[in-house]
Amino acid sequence: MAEVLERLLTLARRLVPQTGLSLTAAATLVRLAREGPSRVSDLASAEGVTQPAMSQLVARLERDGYVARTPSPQDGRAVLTALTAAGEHVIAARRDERVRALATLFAEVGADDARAIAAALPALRRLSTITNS
Amino acid sequence: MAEVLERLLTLARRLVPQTGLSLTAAATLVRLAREGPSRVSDLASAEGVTQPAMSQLVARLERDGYVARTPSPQDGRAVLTALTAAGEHVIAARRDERVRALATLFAEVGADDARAIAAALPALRRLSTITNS
DNA sequence: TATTGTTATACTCTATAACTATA
DNA sequence: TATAGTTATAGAGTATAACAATA
Repeated sequence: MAEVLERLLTLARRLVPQTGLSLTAAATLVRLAREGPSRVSDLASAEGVTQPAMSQLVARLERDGYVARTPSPQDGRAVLTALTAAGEHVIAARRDERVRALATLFAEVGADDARAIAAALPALRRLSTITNS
Repeated sequence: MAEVLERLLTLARRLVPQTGLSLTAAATLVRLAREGPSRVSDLASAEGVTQPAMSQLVARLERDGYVARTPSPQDGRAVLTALTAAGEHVIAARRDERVRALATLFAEVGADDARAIAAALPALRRLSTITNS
């Protein structure tokens, strides 16, 4: 299992980066699309990086036009980061690109293997959403 | 499928880096263990990075004592990179660490999910070893 | 005092371009 | 000329430590 996960990571690393977004950057944008405007510290803990790392990532995403930042009305210390239309567009394009790449891959494995993987997807989804402490 | 893979990557990113090896560094060491002394250009194409990137990675691995480099007897231009005992040790420790982390995770999913994932592992292994052009 | 966020600094990792040495 | 590798330079991405502003 550990070895398979390692190999999947290598595979994913080659499959993905065409869109010019790092894994953390893409995951952060997807999260903003799912959960709406969020604070830096919440994004940092959700993605498992430090607050300064997320602060800088958000700064790069803002520079590239994918997010916009506004002060929080409730808390003068906090900043709300929100997805822009360009941000929505880039994650949609990335999803399409990946779906296409996966379809190409799946065309090369047998039908039995494709079925076995499809059958495990719900379990893998639950595995991947466990919030590890 | 694309979304699940994305989430698995996030999970893996949090699961792994305790050993202080990047994904590429670990994959390179594992490859050296499996295939023996290799040339920089072969490692680079195998891991999907450029030759300079692999050259620098090998330099860091050598500095840390995980690999040793010797000139190739057959080709004066080439360099053979080989795993050291310390390199073998670090990937063994990393594998143990990951197995432990995965065991902890699996304890939190149900037995049915664990069975479904286990059933898909051979298919996932074949999927992950497709050499994409 | 505690929390939220940024800035400063340093290192890994990656890329492209330019270079050296060997074939 | 072509191939194997390194060096130069630049930028993303990460961490820890120090800081400013607000609660």
